[in-house]
Amino acid sequence: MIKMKQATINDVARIAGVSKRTVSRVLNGSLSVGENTRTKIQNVINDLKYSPNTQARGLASSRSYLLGLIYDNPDALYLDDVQRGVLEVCSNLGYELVVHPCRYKSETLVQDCLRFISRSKLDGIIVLPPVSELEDLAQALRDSGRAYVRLSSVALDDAKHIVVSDDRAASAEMARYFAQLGHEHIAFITGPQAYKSSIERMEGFKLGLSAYGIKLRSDWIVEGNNSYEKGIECARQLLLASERPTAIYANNDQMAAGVLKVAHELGIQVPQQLSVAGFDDNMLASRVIPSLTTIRRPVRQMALLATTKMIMSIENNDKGAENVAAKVAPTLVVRESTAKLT
Amino acid sequence: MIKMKQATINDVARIAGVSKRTVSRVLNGSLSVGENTRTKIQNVINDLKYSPNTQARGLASSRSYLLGLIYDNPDALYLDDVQRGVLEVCSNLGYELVVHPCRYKSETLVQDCLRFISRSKLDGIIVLPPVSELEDLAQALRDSGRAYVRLSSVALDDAKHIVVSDDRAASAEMARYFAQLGHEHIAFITGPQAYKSSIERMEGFKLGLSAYGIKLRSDWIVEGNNSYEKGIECARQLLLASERPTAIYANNDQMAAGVLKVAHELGIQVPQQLSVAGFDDNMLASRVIPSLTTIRRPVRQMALLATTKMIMSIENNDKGAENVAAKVAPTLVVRESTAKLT
DNA sequence: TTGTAAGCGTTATCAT
DNA sequence: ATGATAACGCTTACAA
Repeated sequence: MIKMKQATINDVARIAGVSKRTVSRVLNGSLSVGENTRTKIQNVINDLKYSPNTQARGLASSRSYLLGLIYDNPDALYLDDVQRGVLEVCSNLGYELVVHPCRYKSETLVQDCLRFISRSKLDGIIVLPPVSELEDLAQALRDSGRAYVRLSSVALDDAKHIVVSDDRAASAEMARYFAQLGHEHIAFITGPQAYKSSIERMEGFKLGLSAYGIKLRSDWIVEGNNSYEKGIECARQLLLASERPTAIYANNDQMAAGVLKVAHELGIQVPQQLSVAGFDDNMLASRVIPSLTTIRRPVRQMALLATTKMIMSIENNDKGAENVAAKVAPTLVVRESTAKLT
Repeated sequence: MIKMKQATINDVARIAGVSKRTVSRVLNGSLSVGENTRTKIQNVINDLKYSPNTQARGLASSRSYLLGLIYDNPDALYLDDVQRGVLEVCSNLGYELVVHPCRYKSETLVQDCLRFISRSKLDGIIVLPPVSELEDLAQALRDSGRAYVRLSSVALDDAKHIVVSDDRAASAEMARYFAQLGHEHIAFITGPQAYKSSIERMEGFKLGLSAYGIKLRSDWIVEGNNSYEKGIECARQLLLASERPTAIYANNDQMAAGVLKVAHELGIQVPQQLSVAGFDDNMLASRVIPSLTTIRRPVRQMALLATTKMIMSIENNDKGAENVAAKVAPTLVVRESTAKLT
């Protein structure tokens, strides 16, 4: 195997008998190139299998063709969905994706992210919740002058900088569903109160129930943290009390799985004696026994929208980005863990 | 907010009153710089918050400080573990991670990957199974002249290019465990036969059993594909037959979860009437009811080793990489889904 | 130990 | 419509 040096723009120019400036024009789709010259150059490019050097290009144009993904997400399934979604859009357009896990609670989060961004000279940054909810990060992003898009459950930013999933409406739908099953004694296990998504899901649920004249008892609202273990803890608290709810809605599938575990321990039949529902539609949701009724988040779609939006910002100098849809609707998925009250 | 231009090496040189060549020496840790000059320069660097432009650096030295991760892994949990492991090592050393999902079965896989690599000018590439098992990709990687490390269950390559997990030994341990529980009627649901990991796990299991004089009946070896759905299908086949095994070992946790589902459908008690075990120690394994006995893969550790190995290859011109450990041992995790035969 | 000067492969400026 | 030529910010021979 002979190691060939990659062809450069100079090779193309020389062989095509033009200047490199003209080749550069073709590369960047300039209109002011003659039809003949263009095809001639294009042929040479194909023959040589020439492909521009991104580093040189970046150095000259102060662009990197690199997008960054910042997150601190315990849910790996969500992350994988996002990554595939982003790459589906960006890799065809010549961008690559650099990932950057971080710690939501870290003192140095903003600093870390800025270092990451400036070191890699990222053209744009996508931020996943809950990191996306941090206003000081968002401000730093704005100050950096780079394109960015946040995924969230709340419209925290201009349409060009955000894609939101309407968790509130989805939770309200779950409430309606519970009410229609005849449940009135309903408990809710919240997510961390610092996360917007937790608030949205709770408020939506309350709202939905109130349409049916049902009010969540305050002692049946317990604060979880989206982890399986905490779900178990909260479920114990709810199911060992003197009076038991007939239905429990958990802020995510992990905690709902915890509820199932406790119900099983205590010999409480799901869904006959207790209905349980979660949020996310994790892999977990369909695997557990009984399978979980839950809310499916259109994660992939959010990633596609965010990426499209961002690339528009980058390439059209912020024009058009606000026209890409900024809102998606999660949907109810009914499985085995919920049933009519008998 | 005033937009400041980033300081360059020229700024540092000018202010420190030296040539840029000397600053460059300090940046790259050259030994031949006077102590005074060094501290003087270092101070200016700190004052200016100067950080070298990776693109310019790369253009001049034909390095990118970018590592690539190539995979086609249905298990998102595994992926997240790997990513965090890789980044833990590389981000301190100034490298970033670019991810590249791909399709194992794609005709154009090698071509896709090469395009990815040369476009991003990656300094090194980590390849996850099962993509890592493709010899034509490995050959292309070698030809590319770039550093690469493969993760696998088999020593497919030189020590400097691979980190293997000894799935065979782990499966043998599971076999021993089954035998010690008194099981003799044991079934095995394999992974895709095209994957090395499937073969290793099966051979190890057979080997372990044979030490106890137990042989796997051929009709109790059924071929799965590592998916939950296929696990269900295989479990049906095994559990609806006239004669039933007392224990089932599945090639991964997803399929083991499928077995649990079917057992539940058929009213077969696990572990009283049937022992079930998986492989991976997924999140799933601890969430299902009963929780799964399984094999835990030291994924994070593999990622750390692979990254260390690769950066050694890159920075020391292949010296030392072979001295980083190339093998890790998965371990048995006993939970609720297995029990003594009664 | 330090400095000079020539690249690295693009894009951008300004002519023509 | 096309082309010289100068950036871009760094590394690396080669000198001194």
